[in-house]
Amino acid sequence: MKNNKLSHFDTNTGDKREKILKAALHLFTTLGFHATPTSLISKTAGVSTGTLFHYFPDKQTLIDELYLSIKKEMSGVVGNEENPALPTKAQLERGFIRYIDWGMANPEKACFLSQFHHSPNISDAVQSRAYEEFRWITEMYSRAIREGIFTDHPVSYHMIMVAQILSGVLELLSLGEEEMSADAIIAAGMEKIFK
Amino acid sequence: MKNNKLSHFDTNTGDKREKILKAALHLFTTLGFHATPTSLISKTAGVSTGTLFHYFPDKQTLIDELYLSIKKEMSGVVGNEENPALPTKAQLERGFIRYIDWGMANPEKACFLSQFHHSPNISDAVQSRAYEEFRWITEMYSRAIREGIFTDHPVSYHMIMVAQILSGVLELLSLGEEEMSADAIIAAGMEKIFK
Amino acid sequence: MKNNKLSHFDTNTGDKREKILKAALHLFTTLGFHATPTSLISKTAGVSTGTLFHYFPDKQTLIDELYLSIKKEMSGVVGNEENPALPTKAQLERGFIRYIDWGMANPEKACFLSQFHHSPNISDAVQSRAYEEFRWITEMYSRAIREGIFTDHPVSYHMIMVAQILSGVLELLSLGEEEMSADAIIAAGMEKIFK
Amino acid sequence: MKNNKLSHFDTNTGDKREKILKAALHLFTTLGFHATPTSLISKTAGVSTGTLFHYFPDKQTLIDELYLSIKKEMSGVVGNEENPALPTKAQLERGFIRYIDWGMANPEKACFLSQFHHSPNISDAVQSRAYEEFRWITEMYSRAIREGIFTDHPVSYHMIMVAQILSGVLELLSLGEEEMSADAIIAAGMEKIFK
DNA sequence: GATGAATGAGTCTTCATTCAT
DNA sequence: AATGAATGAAGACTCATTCAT
Repeated sequence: MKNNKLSHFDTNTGDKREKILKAALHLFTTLGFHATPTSLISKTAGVSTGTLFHYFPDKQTLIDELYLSIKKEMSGVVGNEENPALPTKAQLERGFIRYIDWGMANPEKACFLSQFHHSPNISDAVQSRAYEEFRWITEMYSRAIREGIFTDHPVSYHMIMVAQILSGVLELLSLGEEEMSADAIIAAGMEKIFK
Repeated sequence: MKNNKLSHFDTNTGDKREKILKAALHLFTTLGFHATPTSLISKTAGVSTGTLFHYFPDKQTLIDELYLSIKKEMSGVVGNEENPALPTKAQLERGFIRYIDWGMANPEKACFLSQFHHSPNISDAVQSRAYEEFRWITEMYSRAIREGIFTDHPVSYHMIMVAQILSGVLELLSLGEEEMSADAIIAAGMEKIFK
Repeated sequence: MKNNKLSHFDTNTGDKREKILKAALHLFTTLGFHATPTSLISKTAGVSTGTLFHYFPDKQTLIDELYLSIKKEMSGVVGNEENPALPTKAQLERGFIRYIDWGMANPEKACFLSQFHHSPNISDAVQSRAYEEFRWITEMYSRAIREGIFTDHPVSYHMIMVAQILSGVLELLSLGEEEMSADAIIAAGMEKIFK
Repeated sequence: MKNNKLSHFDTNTGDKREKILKAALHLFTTLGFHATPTSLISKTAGVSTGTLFHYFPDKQTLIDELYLSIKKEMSGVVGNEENPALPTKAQLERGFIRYIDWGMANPEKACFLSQFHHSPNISDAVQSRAYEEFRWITEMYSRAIREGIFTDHPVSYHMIMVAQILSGVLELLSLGEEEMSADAIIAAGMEKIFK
């Protein structure tokens, strides 16, 4: 990495590896995994075909690493509660909002995650590693159920329903529905989640 | 056409075409569109490669026709209200139940629809034809909003949220969650939808 | 053949075999042999794929028979001198004119012959049978040379040159060259041949 | 590009591309365009199937580039008059001779040109680009007509007739006609051209 | 005779991956 | 590290031909 020295033209900031991941994110999201040739990824990234395979042993590893890195990023943003003293409901709400904000700020990443969630394109090993990244949510939801903030149903019920509703909120927000403000959409989503 | 004589059991009329569609449904759902070779489809269907292309000019048309036929089937089942005198809420509820029943009885079809809903693998023309098949829902939801059965939000909000929640219900049911009976899952889903 | 009875609509005059040959002539000329699927021939002819193979055992035989029949037709027209008492030169001239007239009246056939003359698409057996059809020309040219009507060169020289010049005449005529009347073109061609 | 170092014998620069063109020339001439599989071309050229498509995006482009390159080569040879002070007739004659010499030295190329001249196998765009390559001939022929070297007929008449006669000369020469020496054939051809 | 559904070998082309430079 | 020419297995699709009706 030569980023500490001033390069003549700062074209290689973040480096080829990052460029490849970025191009892959865009293309996988737009075209799908199998419909995206590695040659197109390298071309879009502005590197040679050889370079792609220098950083990633194969296409599968590329999407796996991309998936895992985005999941981690998302988990980090959502779970990053600065005020752990807050009551459970507020923590949940703030977490959901952070997720929505992140999703609006990173639409391709959000789209990528929902597209490749449960997809056979991600290897099983990575799927479960990604799942572990979210174990903390299980605990938080259990508490919410015990405290009566969530209805008295199994955790898995809430896991799925919350995910579905938040995903619907993101879809509505990105649709740019004119008859409903972003705040109204988010508020309505929150209401659907609790109760 | 060989239909002029009464065959004892009309098992093999349009046989191969159906077999191809069935095999394609299974494979597209399991592996994805691009990851499914046409050769595997014809092999699974027990026909030759040529036969597949005799019935469908190309792979794209195959998935398009598959998508449209399933959408139509689903729309037919869901919208088939025998008692139009029923109040709006009951009609909606019964429609949702019919959808869930259909989804449980045809898990691959349900899975296929959710996977290829908004997918670039379905041609735009077919997507919009499929959309038209569901225009009657728009009208029904408008009435529900006017009658106060749905919250006072735009139709598109309810379209998306209902779809997300029903999809969550189906996911839960197919998960075989032991701590929650099918009836309980459905009841909880209905509650989330109305208010 | 049911042509003797009045058919309700005289659509089947000349019969399917003829229709197939006609369609094949047009398509082979326009697209070439290998670029013309038999399915397109039968479709153009308005018959089923099976029917084509009922009349011609395979595609090769189809083009072979087409080639031979056209060669024979052309030979028949060109060699059909009603007045054998005419001097050699007049006979030659009248033969060339008959060839040109036939070529103008049957442009596709003329085009077909020049395209598949020496082409590997015609089987060797048929090529030589077609060649025999024109042995009479060899004799006529020999006489012309002896009589000093043709320059004193081998027969093969005149065979090739006459063919080339007549082919050029046909090309010019079909081009519809405005600066030169059909008669002038033919006259110029004749002059090039003799002398 | 690996040309920076001096290789001892520069035999393999652009090697594969040339080998592919050479194999294609031979096979297209012998078998025809559609009857020549790309797999056979690459096999004959001693490269992999992928390599062919690395240099030529598709089969059509391959034949187009082949056609254009041969036309250009031929035009370059024929039009390369070192002594522009020569009278028109001598220039023409020398050009024709250069064409015949080139045709005898490159029989496959000559055969290829005559086979694919006016063939639907060459794309229209390339046909017209090739045509432009010969515009200088039009001017030369106009001068020959004005000077009375050619008969007083339109340029297109001479274009076609000269081409036909030269093509006949080439055919005779390659036939190896025993009764007529090469010089005699050429002399007779020249006489036919200049009235 | 006539039909057209069915076949599968063969064709063009793509693309993940390697490797010499 | 970086390049991109080279590879060949695999995929979508075509088409001459057959055969049961």
